[in-house]
Amino acid sequence: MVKSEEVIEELKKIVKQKGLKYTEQREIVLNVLLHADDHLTAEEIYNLIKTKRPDSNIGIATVYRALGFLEEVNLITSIAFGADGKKYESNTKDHHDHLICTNCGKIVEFMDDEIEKRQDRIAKKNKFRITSHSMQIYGICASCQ
Amino acid sequence: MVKSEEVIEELKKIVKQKGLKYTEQREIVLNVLLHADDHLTAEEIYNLIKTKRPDSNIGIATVYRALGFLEEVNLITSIAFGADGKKYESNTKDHHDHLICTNCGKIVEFMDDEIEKRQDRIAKKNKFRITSHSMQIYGICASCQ
DNA sequence: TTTACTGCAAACCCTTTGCAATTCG
DNA sequence: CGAATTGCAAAGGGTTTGCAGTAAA
Repeated sequence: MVKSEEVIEELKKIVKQKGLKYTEQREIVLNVLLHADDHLTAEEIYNLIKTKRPDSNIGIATVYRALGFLEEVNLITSIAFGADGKKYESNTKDHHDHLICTNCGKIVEFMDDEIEKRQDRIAKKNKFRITSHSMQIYGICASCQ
Repeated sequence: MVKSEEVIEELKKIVKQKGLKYTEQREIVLNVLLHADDHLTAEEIYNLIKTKRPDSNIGIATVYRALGFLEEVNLITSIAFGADGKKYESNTKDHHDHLICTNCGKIVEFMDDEIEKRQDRIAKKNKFRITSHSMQIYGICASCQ
């Protein structure tokens, strides 16, 4: 687990390196995800910002643009499932996959070394240069059964 | 691999059992997927029907409704990735996961027993009643490297 | 000063819905 | 006949874009 400040620093570095501008809005969006212990949609992030920072007059379009940018530079990742559209999380956590309750939407993270190894092997066998993977197990969680 | 006619028969059975009506449109949509060797979006299916069956005056809404129905009764499945929205395939093939080329969009199917077993175990450990899973490995295929 | 970035609103795409007409049972 | 299904067009939801104004370098 990486510290929030370090990630913010990294954002500053990336922005500078690309000759872009550092703005409060991008920082706020990243910060929300750094402190969320859940996967959030663009709209949820927007609403959170509206609530927690009523002074910052951010627009939903800016949230989308920031999310796109942050995902592009790999500071955050997204998964898409169901009808909720994309859900984002910060990319500072260790790699993991997702168990998703199709009833209440709850997401549990997990990680299995053997599965990871086998994925690499499968990609190699098919002559794919693997860049990432995404694995979701869908089911009904204990409290929804 | 199951024969197309058998699946069509199954559709007839399901429809009758549910007290619904058997329509040519649902059959056409299912048939397109049974003969596709690729994963298709709703719009691709719609366009295919328009081309191959110019006489059938089907509407895009009907395609969506048919796809929803067919997925509900488990004759087809869908995966969502990238910006293309849901892609459908018939459910008569044996279970498999997907290797996806992020450059050309090519999809390679694979299956690994050990991964399947481990998924079941992980779900059990987290007290999830597993209903399905979806696993995609993203990378660059041989011909795109 | 220059250029990227922003907020707003309109546009956009894909999907769903309301409805009158149609078809199946 | 009665109910499910259809095609059409309009509505919907989520996301993107054009633009004039704003703010970072």
